[in-house]
Amino acid sequence: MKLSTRTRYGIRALLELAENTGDSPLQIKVIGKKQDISIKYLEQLMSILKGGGFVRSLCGSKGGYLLAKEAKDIKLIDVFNCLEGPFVTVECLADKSLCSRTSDCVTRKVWFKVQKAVNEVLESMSLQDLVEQAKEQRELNYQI
Amino acid sequence: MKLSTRTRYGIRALLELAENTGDSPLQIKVIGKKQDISIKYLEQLMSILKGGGFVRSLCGSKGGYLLAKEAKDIKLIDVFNCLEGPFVTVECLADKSLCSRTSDCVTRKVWFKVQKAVNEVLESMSLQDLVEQAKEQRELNYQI
DNA sequence: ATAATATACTACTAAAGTAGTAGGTTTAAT
DNA sequence: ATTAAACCTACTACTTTAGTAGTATATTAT
Repeated sequence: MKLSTRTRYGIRALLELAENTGDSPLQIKVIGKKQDISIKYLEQLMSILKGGGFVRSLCGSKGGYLLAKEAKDIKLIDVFNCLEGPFVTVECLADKSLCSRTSDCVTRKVWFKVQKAVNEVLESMSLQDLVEQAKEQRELNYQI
Repeated sequence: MKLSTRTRYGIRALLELAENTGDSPLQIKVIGKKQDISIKYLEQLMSILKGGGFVRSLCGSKGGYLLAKEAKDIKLIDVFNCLEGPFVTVECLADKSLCSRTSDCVTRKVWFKVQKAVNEVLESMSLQDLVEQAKEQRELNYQI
């Protein structure tokens, strides 16, 4: 059970945008180079993120991407849902009718707990939190 | 990000074994029928579980499977690890050398938190817990 | 002994998902 | 007009998943 590259790349790209203070947009190729992500692949991910309302784009020369809302308003759970689909450990959690033994299935309750634990972590974190952590980290590295 | 059938089927099969009090072993085809799992597929899963030391088998006529240890000593995290491989959100959590930016990667920390949350849930539950929950559930259903 | 019954083992497969690649089209600034 | 960017669609190699199939081996009952 592993995370796909979509969410990982996506969040790293968003982080780049969040750290790109100033008015001028950031280009996919700049992000891709800095984060070592295939440009063409990142293109697709950015398109998904745009659909999710996390970023906005400017076409043409001098174009690129910008965050569509403030970093503090971008929760990681929402980005995850957008790029990876909702984290459901088993289908019957989303749709009870899928399994006849649902009503007294104890394993279902296990997966529910797992799912809840994951969602709570991602629900509690915003892109802004990551920006701040990254800043702290850099200061720490500088001191050394 | 979804759970595979392996772990789900596996735990349900173990639950059947745990509830099969008495000395005689339980056959794969009995478990498969009761839990609606392909016999041939379950065969493979049981073989993996045997390798993991969770069950023991008796060959031949009147053979079948038994738990290899007490239900209270079978932690769900161990069953999960056995059937699904360890839950690692990203490879770099297991092997730092896989990525050069590991040292100050803030997204890595996110995935670590997620991974920890999942592991804690599964670490805290044993097969015995499920047996008891199932029993409670049945009593509850009976009252209605 | 042998028939019956169960696990054990190995190989194969259809379908879906992952992580891209490729190439052309549209949009906007200079 | 040219250029540089996003936008869009299709394709593909690879891996994983969830099985199926068939044979071999071990044990028990007769």
